[in-house]
Amino acid sequence: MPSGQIRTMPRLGELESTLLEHLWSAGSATARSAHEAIGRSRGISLNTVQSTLDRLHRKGLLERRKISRAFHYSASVTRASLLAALVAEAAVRFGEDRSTAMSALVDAAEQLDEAALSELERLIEARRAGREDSDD
Amino acid sequence: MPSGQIRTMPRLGELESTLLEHLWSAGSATARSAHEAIGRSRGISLNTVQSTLDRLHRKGLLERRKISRAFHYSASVTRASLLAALVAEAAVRFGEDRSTAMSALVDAAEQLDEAALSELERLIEARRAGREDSDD
DNA sequence: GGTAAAACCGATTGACAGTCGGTTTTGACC
DNA sequence: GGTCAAAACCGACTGTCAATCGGTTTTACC
Repeated sequence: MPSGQIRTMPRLGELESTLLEHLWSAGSATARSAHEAIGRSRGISLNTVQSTLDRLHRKGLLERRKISRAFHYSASVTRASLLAALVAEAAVRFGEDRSTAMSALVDAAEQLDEAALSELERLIEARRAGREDSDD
Repeated sequence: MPSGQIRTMPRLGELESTLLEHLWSAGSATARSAHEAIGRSRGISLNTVQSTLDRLHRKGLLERRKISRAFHYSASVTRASLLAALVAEAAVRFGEDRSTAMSALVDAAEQLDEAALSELERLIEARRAGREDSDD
């Protein structure tokens, strides 16, 4: 299985995030199509979109395949795994112990509704169940 | 009541984080004492520590009180609330829906042990209990 | 083989962290 | 009240990095 884990996440700028969002919802895009979708309305050039996609690719967040002339980009990480990586990084950086990290997670979830809390409990249960034979 | 919420967290550098860590564990510090504690071993000047503390103060992360000549700095946010703010920011930025955000949190917690999972459940319960009259 | 589209390269700008030197302020002490 | 060291404050410089674009080279396709 491919473990798409990201370590020491590079900082992401606003355009980079937006492009990533676009890739997640559109599935894949070329520089041109991404520019049509999000760059055009911002008044930025195709070139800017192109080099931002390229930077994202160099950071390992996008895959690309050349189809005829153009690169077709797609996200190489899921939204959830990127978010998890960011959260984990913050937890490593600022969590002195487990309960500090835990209460921070719950704090962040504070605005969630009852359904989300139930979902969270369900996920915890699932996690716990799949832990029967944990190595390490 | 002082609501110590932070919005659009400014980016924190490595020295800034370290200083914050120091403040959390030491309670308070002057530029000099912080330099003794962490700057000295890095070979950086007192001035560097001083201006980094000042920047942190301008960012609203530290409070300071002047006692005779020197400012005495202390953290104005807790470790947990800072972590929560970072997590929440990431969740807002990259969470398309509740369950994406939730599973990311659980992913981040994946490496936690059973005790931490129980702790998390306990915190969820507590949160739920204190929610009787939620005003969203 | 010419042409338009796309990649690629390089340069610039603007933030911002980190760093420090130099100047001003200030509190303590004689 | 004058001196002096400690601390704050100011300004500058460096390095990194996102964002931006112009110009050049490559390339697929007719």
